[in-house]
Amino acid sequence: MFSFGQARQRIEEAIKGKQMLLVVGNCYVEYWGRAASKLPKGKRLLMIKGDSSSAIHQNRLLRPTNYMMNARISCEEQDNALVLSAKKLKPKESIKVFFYRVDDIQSYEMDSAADLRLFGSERELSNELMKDLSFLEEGLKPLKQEQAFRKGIADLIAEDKDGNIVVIEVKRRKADFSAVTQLQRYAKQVEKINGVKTRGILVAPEIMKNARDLLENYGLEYYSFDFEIGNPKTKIKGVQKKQPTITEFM
Amino acid sequence: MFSFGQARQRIEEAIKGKQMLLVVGNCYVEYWGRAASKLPKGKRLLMIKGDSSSAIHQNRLLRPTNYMMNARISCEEQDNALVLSAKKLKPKESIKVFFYRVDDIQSYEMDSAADLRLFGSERELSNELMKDLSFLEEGLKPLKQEQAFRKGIADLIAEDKDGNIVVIEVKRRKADFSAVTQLQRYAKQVEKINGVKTRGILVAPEIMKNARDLLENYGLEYYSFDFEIGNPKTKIKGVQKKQPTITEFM
DNA sequence: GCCTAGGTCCCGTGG
DNA sequence: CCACGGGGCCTAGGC
Repeated sequence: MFSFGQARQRIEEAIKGKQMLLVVGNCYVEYWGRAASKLPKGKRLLMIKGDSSSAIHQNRLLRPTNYMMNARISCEEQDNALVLSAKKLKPKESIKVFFYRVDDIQSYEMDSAADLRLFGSERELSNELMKDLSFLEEGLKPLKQEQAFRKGIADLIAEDKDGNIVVIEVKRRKADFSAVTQLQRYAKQVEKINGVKTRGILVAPEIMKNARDLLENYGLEYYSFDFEIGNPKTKIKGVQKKQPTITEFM
Repeated sequence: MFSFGQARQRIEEAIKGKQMLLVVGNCYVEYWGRAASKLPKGKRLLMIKGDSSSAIHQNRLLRPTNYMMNARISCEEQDNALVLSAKKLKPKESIKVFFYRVDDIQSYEMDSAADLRLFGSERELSNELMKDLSFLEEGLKPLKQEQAFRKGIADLIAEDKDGNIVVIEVKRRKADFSAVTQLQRYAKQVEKINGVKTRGILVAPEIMKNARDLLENYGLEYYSFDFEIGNPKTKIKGVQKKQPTITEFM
């Protein structure tokens, strides 16, 4: 249990020192900005980080109930509550946390943390595929040598053995509607720019049934692929062309 | 500073009691599952909640660097580290946090928190619009009285004064490509089911230029609208039809 | 369980 | 500054 005066002093020190600050207590939270919300009184954890990002956590779920980035944070004592406010412009938003009881305050000096190294991202998979496009299809090659490994609006752009331009979109997980419509947009755009018929190929480990139907409607192609998530490098294990169901019986 | 033995005991107690648990210390983190990652040694905060969700937080950004939901959490002492593991199947994933130094451990008994009440959601805006569709257009009415307020695949389905079916998609923020393609899918689907020409209307505060072009290409319509986020109820302030640029000069 | 879509999405990147 | 798309997206709701 902290008096609001004590609490306020500790909180302001921690914020000034860009420490990781944790405040636990009974509070009521209001948010107004991109939406509006009220969080009824209850015991919660307020986390304020050195970059001024702040979040209210309940004892469930990964995501905080309320949060804000790049806000100006202030702390004031009221009659029956310690009020922590976070405000920002652009977009205009504010959170007010009314602590009616402060159970605990902790603050920690943190080092500037080294960053996460992630493997198996879409970008990495795309790069791996690009190393050998024959994985996908015999005779497929980057559209222009000098921009072979460049990423543009589409994940990959190549040319098939018949000289057609091929737009390739890679997804690291089961492809859905949006993957298909995205590829469709890219293919149409490339077709318009170059003025020639363009193929569109979606490469993903799986594809949802309805998305597959849409893809075939658009005349696009689907290749499934397997990959093994590794460290430090993810490996493409195989790519397999999935014929549109219609042509499977021709 | 905690000995690993002390630390382990406190941690296991807190987890068993479904308390909110915070562990601060110097650690190295490995993740393997949907992707893979390594987080180099550094001082971080591990948060484990009563529902077994866990997250590693650095002193910046809202989002944790590593996290997991619905995992089985265990704690063991090794030679030079206290290892906290989170594992789950479906999908198969694991996080291992190697604490080389434990600076602090805190745990809090939390009440079952009341839930956030949010205002200004897409759903709420949609409901508000539905109350008076003439806001949108003279003579527009729900397609079927009895399912007037039902939400289906599309936000709203109505009938205009000429008897055309109208599919309406509402967005609470600036509409992008995906809003347009989503509406297009819905409209096409409704058209196919009913076998009659169907209008598609996108209602959003703004729309991105390229998305607008795509929308007009599809022959869909765009209405801009203003709303005031309120509490407890958000208000529609006005809806305005935006003519496709082509017809503006006809 | 899968599918679908919303989110105060967050976040990085490029123009 | 805004547009755009990825994300181990997370989360809720339907079926």
